[in-house]
Amino acid sequence: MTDKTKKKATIYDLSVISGISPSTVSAVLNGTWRKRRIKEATAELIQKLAEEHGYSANLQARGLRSSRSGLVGLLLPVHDNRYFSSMAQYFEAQVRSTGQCPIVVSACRDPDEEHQIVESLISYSIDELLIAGATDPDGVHDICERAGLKHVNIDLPGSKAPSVVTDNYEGGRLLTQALIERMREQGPVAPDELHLFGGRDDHASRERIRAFRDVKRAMLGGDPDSCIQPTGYSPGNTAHAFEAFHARHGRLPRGFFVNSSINLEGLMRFLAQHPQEAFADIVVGCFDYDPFASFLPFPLFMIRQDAEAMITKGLSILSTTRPPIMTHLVAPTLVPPRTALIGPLDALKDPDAVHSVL
Amino acid sequence: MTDKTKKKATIYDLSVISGISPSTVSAVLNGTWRKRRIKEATAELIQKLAEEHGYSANLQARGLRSSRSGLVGLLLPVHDNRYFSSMAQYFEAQVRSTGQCPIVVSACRDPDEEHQIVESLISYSIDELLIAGATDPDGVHDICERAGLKHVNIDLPGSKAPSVVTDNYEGGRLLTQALIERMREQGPVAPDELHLFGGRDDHASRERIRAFRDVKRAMLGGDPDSCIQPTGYSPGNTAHAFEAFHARHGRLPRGFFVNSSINLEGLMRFLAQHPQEAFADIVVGCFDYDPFASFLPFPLFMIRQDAEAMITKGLSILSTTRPPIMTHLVAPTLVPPRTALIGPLDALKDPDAVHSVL
DNA sequence: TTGAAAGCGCTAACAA
DNA sequence: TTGTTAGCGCTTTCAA
Repeated sequence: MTDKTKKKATIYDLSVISGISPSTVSAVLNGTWRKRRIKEATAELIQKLAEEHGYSANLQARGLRSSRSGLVGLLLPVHDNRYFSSMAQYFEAQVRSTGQCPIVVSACRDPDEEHQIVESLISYSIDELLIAGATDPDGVHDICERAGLKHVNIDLPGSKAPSVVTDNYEGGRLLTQALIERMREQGPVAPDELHLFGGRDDHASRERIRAFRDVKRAMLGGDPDSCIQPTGYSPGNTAHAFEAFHARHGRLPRGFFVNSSINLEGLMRFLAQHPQEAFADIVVGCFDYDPFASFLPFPLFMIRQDAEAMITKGLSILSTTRPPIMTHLVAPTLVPPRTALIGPLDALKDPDAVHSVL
Repeated sequence: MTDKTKKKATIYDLSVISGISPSTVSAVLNGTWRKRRIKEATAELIQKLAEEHGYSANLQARGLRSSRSGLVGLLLPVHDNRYFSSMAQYFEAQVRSTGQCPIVVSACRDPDEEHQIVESLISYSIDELLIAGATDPDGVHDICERAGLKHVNIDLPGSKAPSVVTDNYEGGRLLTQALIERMREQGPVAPDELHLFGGRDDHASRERIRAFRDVKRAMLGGDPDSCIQPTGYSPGNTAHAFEAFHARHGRLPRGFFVNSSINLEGLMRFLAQHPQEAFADIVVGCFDYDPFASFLPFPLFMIRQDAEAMITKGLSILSTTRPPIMTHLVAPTLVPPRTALIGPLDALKDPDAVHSVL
């Protein structure tokens, strides 16, 4: 807590105490001094002074003047999810390495929130925006467009800006196929023994469901509509769907495809209410990877979306001059049960891990 | 992608087209017009105009002039972790509900990064800062102090600013006790059958380890130093510790306390390398809660830290005038195995979950 | 009830 | 090689 502080030094302060004009000081301190042909000695003097006085630029002033802020935004649906939080992790590292300032926000999959938040980011004059998993990418696009804000869609594509998304059809295909093959190890599989839960009417869910149907039809024959329940992205609703199924059939489906790790949390809620026996023989697929889920006490195939590649690609598009409006697909990976993958935290150094006893 | 756009409207534009002075327009548009006794009619006129022209304030300009930005920061160690990402989730919601703009950043538990990032936030004139899990809270404090930035420590306490932290001793006590009781269900427990992995030389780890020792001594007698291995906060290092133990003893400890979910990920890496039999009879405690981990195929007791309460308390301290420099403890909860708790995502509406088939 | 004017800290012509 | 100056868009006295 604080208050007592003397105000921060400005270029004028440094100008006065050095007897050098503000514009020269400015040039030195913002790095443009070489091309302004300022004497090395002058520069050094000013830098020394700045150092001594703990000078740091007022970025609001700089931003106001130059109408750019150095801020790069990432708009997420939610933080509290390994897929999106790993995106945030990669995003931060990559943006910071370019000397810009990353700012991560979440809009809770609410189109109004999305719009408002983007408006507010624009009010702060952010320079670029990565829009991840937006419910209304094209609406957000219009807002960005109007403000002249460069933006790219990630995870969920829009039709009006470049997009980088997981190849959801391919992922859905891999997952469904792995599920069926695994189920067959325990005997023949009837079409109504394989279900799908979770997701809603967005591009990703549609593609995954399309793949699910195609593979299922090819491998098992028909696919009753009752086998597909997009319960939205909420653990609670998904849990209800499992409960309802269980109430009706006295058991869970032998095999099922869960649309995301958020929906998979719904399965955990179901499990908490039932003894182990209730799911002794199930085979599950989840379109998302989570390191703990992978070791759950039933075969769980997961799809790992390549968050790092998506962020990298998204940022590279942002730095392109006139990127074509197209959708880039990023290949996902099928992760077999009991697999512990490396994540963004592994890139971190952990210098002073204590090996002695405390 | 965009470029073509006409510039955003300013109060001057509105002033010109309305024939009303900029200062009046300003007052109307920033909400101070009632106390400036501006006529209702004037206000309405300007608001209508602003609406029509899609006016929104330039927050950099406002911030520059008023030397506050409306930005509130949350500094995290990492994003990619359920404990911290749920903090971020609660933080966003609460800050936004006050009309301010939340900005979440991570510093990777690197003191230099922490300092730099805070400096850069200060350059953007953020108004308040919540410092979560900082490696060097007091160093960060000094920087904030110098800039007159209000700040509070969360999760890891500092000695120079108010702090809100989990009652780590109590959590450690609950967890160790639950572990021992559960182990005893399978027969008598010797002191060297209960171990601790993970954490490093920070306040949280020290408290947890202290509790571990106290409870262990009280319930089991001695506690050989070799039973405690603070491996830092890295999945990789922790996995190595498990491997080393396994190599030496031909098995994992019968029971062990894992210092955080990040360390627990190290256990997953170990598990991936070994058959189920290698851990058929283990009992584990983890000082963090994760909904998937709770259902792993061995008894796993977890400690849930109350991220929501900590954020709430932290923000309330920030809005206090001269908060005393003290540490507030937040009670954690022991979560028995196979428990699916509600999280921040449950507060979200999921309006258009699709119940029909696509 | 409203307007004029100064200035927040910085950048970028243009002059010197 | 450096200095002068005019703003960026907004808030805020002070005066009318």
